[in-house]
Amino acid sequence: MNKNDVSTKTALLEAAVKVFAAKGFSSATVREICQLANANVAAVNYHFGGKDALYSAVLEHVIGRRTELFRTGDRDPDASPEQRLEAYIRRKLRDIYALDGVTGLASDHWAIFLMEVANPSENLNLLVEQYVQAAVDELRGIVAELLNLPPMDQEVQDSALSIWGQLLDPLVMMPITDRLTPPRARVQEDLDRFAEHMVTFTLGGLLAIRDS
Amino acid sequence: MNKNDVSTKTALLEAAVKVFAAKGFSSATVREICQLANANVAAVNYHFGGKDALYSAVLEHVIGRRTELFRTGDRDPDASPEQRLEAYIRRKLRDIYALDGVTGLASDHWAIFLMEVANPSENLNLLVEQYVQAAVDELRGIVAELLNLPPMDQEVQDSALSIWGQLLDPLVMMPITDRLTPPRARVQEDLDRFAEHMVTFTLGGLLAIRDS
DNA sequence: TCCTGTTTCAAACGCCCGTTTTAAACGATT
DNA sequence: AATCGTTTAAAACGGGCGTTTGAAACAGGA
Repeated sequence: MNKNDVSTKTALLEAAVKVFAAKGFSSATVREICQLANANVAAVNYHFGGKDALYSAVLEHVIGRRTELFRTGDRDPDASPEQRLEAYIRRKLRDIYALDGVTGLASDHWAIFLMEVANPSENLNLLVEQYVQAAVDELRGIVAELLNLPPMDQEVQDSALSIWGQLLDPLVMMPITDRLTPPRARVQEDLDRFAEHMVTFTLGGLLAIRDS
Repeated sequence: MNKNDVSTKTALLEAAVKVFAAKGFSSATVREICQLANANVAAVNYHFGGKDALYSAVLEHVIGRRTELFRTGDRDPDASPEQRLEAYIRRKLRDIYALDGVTGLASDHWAIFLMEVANPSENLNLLVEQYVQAAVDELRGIVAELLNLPPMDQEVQDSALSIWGQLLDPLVMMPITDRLTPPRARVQEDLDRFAEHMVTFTLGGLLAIRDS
């Protein structure tokens, strides 16, 4: 295993992230990926074993990165549930929309996630197990405390879902909001303002649910 | 143009809706579509001019159906903004999640919409112009009234977006919620309860926004 | 019945895809 | 320098795809 070895392999992986994010699995071609990675067409099969295996590797890689960033967010278990909800929302919004040029663009990662949800493959199980489940459980705990209900209550699940909807919506709807008149400003460009909006809206909504 | 003529053409269209909804544009094959429609492989090119044109026809067809159903919903301009918001939410939830076996399954239509958003083609413009724009404008009007703000205010746009997020979230997240432990009950099976939840949550959220 | 335009059909075409092959280039070890 | 496992490279293979072809089947009017 020489120096160039890992270099081409990771180059392939990073190129694959970009191409898969841009075109989706079936429209992406290994030829384009290899070209972007300055590698030979045979490189994908040599290093990963095939296009499917490369895609799985990409998903594993992306899930790992996202999980890592999500875990490292600091939590204060002594804070009030309101404060923890606000922290959760801000952390997750940053996770989704912050433009971190360091470890590969997050937008590519989320584009892949979105296409995986719109057109699931068997790899979606991994995404849910390793990333979504923990994030949802945490949110459910906070919401349950706020509503003073058991975490498995139907109302808690619906509320958690309502919150996730708002978190993901700017991502999902971006192609649409870009085409609306007037086009909506992208969340990325005013993350704090949107976070503030979401927190007030959500807390108000939860209050109304609790009182109903 | 004989009797069988329109028959094969519409059969192709309906088959295409199903196959495109299940596999996405690039993974769907005209051979599979033709087989499902009991037609020859050449039929697609003869009746539509090619796979791309068939997909455009499918999207036009689906957009037309959805727009039609959305328009026919009765509105009461004299009702309070709260009532109109509730009516809007219920109407849209029904549009998305109701299982109408009559005019082709709505779920197929929304699966196509979702894939179009996750992986936009040039046809997305049509979808936004003919379907989304009007629906969003209407919602913006209601929200503006509730918040006592001009319809183009940033806060109004964000709130409308929050509402759309909740409307679409069960659809978008279905592949995920199905894989969660415990899996969430599908909205389709308890539409009224979820509608009620959404209305209280949303009104509470809007109230909090107005008072902030 | 013959003619004419329309629709179906089986077969084939050409292209691009993922993958395989085979050999050359390379790096490290002795 | 010789050897050996590892990595690259060019070329080709086989298959599936969208599409085309050309003739047969059909329907309706003269």
